Amino acid sequence: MAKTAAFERLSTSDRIREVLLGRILDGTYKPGDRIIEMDIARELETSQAPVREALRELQGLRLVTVKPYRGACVREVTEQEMLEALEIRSALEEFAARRAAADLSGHVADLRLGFQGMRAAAEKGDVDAFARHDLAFHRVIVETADHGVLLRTWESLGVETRIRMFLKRTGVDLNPVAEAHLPIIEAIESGATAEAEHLLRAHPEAIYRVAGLEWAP
Amino acid sequence: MAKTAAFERLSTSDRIREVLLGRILDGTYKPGDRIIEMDIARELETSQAPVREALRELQGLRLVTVKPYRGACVREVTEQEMLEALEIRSALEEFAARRAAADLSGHVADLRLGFQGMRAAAEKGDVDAFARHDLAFHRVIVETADHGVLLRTWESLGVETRIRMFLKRTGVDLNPVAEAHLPIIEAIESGATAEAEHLLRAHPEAIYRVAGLEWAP
DNA sequence: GTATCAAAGATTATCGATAATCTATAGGCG
DNA sequence: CGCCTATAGATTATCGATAATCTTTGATAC
Repeated sequence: MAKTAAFERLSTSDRIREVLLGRILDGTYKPGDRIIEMDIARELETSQAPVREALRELQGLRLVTVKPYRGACVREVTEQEMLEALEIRSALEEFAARRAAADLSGHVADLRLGFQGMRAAAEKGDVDAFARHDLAFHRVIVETADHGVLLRTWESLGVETRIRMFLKRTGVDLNPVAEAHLPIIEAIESGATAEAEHLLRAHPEAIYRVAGLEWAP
Repeated sequence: MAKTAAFERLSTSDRIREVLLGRILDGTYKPGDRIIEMDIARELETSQAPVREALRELQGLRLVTVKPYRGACVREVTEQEMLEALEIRSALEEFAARRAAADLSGHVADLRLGFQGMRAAAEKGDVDAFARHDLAFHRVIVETADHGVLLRTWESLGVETRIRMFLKRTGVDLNPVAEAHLPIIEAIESGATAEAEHLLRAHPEAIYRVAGLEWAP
């Protein structure tokens, strides 16, 4: 989700947040690393206040932990936690599918678009693009449910970040992972809503199976 | 969740957050009201900085909206949103029950404790106490699942706040709401795990029914 | 009478400095 | 030698003041 450079009027704290976010994602800051407010402030030539704000927001994204008078640390994201996030995501999407029900069949085209994007990215081995299209695919289901709290909760899982980490870390072959989404589309297309719900609930397990990983929640 | 007055060493920003939270909950600040940083700072005899932090945290709880250079407004929390939060909570708890499975039967005593707390609070018409015990009851189920992301996601719904709002706003008779929790205990006690999962999924609808409200999600 | 614009007022965002708190280190005591 | 305590250094939390931005008000032109 690239910022449009046209209206590059970020506040100082927004700019700092983006810098820190980038460094956490690309591994410059590793889990457990401490982030010292004044160091960042000096480096980016600002004062301490906007750095504190940025850290609070990253805390909201669960990327750092902040303790009183002890500052901020980059949060450890273990494989177990990524697995857990996938489980919760699938539980929410099962709910979404139940609620979206009939409306979903009207969005099959969007689902296929995401699916084809995943296939293409898998061919090229482009993990970032794959994660983006996977996200788009699942987002269609959640958005169709038309349920504000659901969408916000789903987004708060930070799935894109975590899925990217997951794929990069395990280094699995993306092709079968992409194909694992096809049955979901087919179930929706054929109106088998109960089947779609079940597939979504079992999605993480299916992913693990086709990726040849052990499913041990 | 009453603070134990013993270690009342809140930071300034924590104290401010509690004050603002209380005023939002009790209606002193109404939806749409603007909260002006310096007004609060002057009133509570602090500076602007901790007020800003408190507002950011309330933004994280989705109780206020903050726009750049325009300050904070109390967010409208519609009945629909509270209902949606209850739905997501129940979807998560269905997952929790499935995952906790057998372990849940070892926590029946805790569940009964929460249940009795609800009954007592219902007798006295004490909404705050009721919400606290309701929260404790449901938390047992979620914690037994031993699933970090689940617990965090569940907490992020801000259920206590919203349930308190819900109960106060609708002014329902708390007694039948308390009793609606008994079947869940009984299902767990008798080892009917599938039944327990189903009851949890249908919990918000059951609450609405016994409260004599219309269920229109 | 209405629309446009500019200045004044109000409020947020940021700054630089100080106070409060934590952590590591070194010294005293058993 | 190990454990507790005091102190120094580092870092966070808060403050008071200033800069940046938004909003309102009032004057002017049409």
